[in-house]
Amino acid sequence: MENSLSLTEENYIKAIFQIGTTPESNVSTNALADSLQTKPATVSDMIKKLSYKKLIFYEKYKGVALSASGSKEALKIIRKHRLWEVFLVNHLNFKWDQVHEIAEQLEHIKSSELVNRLDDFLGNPTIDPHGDPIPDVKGRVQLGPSKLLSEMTSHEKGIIVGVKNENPLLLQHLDKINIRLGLQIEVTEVNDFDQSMQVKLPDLSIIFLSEKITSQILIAKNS
Amino acid sequence: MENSLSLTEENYIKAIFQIGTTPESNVSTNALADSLQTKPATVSDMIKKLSYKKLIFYEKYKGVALSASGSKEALKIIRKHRLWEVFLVNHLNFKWDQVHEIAEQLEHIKSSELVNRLDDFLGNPTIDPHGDPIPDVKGRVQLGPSKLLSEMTSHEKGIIVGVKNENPLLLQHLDKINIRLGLQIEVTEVNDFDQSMQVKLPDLSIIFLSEKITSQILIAKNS
DNA sequence: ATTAATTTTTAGATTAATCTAAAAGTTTAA
DNA sequence: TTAAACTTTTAGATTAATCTAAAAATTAAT
Repeated sequence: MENSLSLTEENYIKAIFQIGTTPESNVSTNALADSLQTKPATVSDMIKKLSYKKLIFYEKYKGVALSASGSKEALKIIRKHRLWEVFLVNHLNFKWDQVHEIAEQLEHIKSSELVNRLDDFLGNPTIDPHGDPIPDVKGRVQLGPSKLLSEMTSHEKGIIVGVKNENPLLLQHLDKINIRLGLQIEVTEVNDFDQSMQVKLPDLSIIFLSEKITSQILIAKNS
Repeated sequence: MENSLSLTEENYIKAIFQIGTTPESNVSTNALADSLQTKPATVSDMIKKLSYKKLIFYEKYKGVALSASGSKEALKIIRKHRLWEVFLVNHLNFKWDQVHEIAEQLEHIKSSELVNRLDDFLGNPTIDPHGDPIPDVKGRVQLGPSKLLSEMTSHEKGIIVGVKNENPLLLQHLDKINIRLGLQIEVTEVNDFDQSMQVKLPDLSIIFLSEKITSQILIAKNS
């Protein structure tokens, strides 16, 4: 079992996991090159390597999908990423827009003992600071059903449970207008032309959100 | 200032720092190869690179010493290593013999913000779990004067302030015989042939220690 | 002060990850 | 259904870190 993946291999596995909507859906070479900020030729080579290692399924010109062992690895990395984010925010007082980059490094630290103790230390959290579910030791994720704020219509109410994107500019903006996880909101108006919205917060203030933003905010699907 | 060192460069800098007794003393190519588990030829190449980057002083066949900027980098890495060790032991309940390897990875995480917040979170500790001093933000270390247990003579008393070596086998052994930092001990007997010792612990029990071990234990130099 | 032993450096390859440019395959669209 | 557009792969280089083997320099020992 000479298992251990290189940093680069881990990043490819994670990118494939995150781009593929479903575990079966194939991820294209170009999409990977984009996501990893590298060139398609480079991706092509790495794909062969990961395929040889049986971490992905691959047919020439058909894109790739993670195998069972590939998914397992991806979930391990994501688990670490999100647990470290919780640590950074809850214990080191970082803001939710500051933790992604640091967690990108910490997620590659190899020691399952460390991850599991960290998990316990943090109180076995089930979501990270952006509302993303944290896989447990077995790689199981429990994600409550959710929909996008952009899919909601006038007068609908809902609770913000997550943000799809860790872009610091987005997160800082949400901070500024007082949007946080757990807030109960109500859509007061939807503009039919550009899908921008007016949304009422618990303090009764009304905020304006473009579709660019509402399409990044996750709302709990009615319980 | 395209500063950032590669993982390998960081490891070289740290090794040079740790092998060189004084900042000026030159470190040999072979000593580095030994310490880094690599070959002298490899070291020779890397030395040229670090020298070009002005992190070390180097004259062919004369060994190397850290420059000011090299020392600064080394202290940053050591600061991180030791702070993470404190975190692992104090907050994640690792034993002192389990943390070295994990800290070897964590010490390469790049974010001064992270290190400084971690430092605060830990309460700005001045020593790590093995008694080694933790450099502050400026790279300053305050190490109380110490001597080796092996340098002590019969009937001398002292307080254990550190262990020179992070070898898990040594640390586990010390655990087993109840030796910890902070203990007041008294040398009750020294064997002139092999320099082995009998030492009395605060609970009045007597333990036997070979010179291999006494030469790794640091005792506070009398205050 | 030469020779022998040791240390260090150079020379030439190798591997992982990357690139550019060009070739090959697939899709799309007239 | 064939040409244009796009995607993907191959070919050939490059860079960082490594190696072995051999040459060069230094140190130690007679």
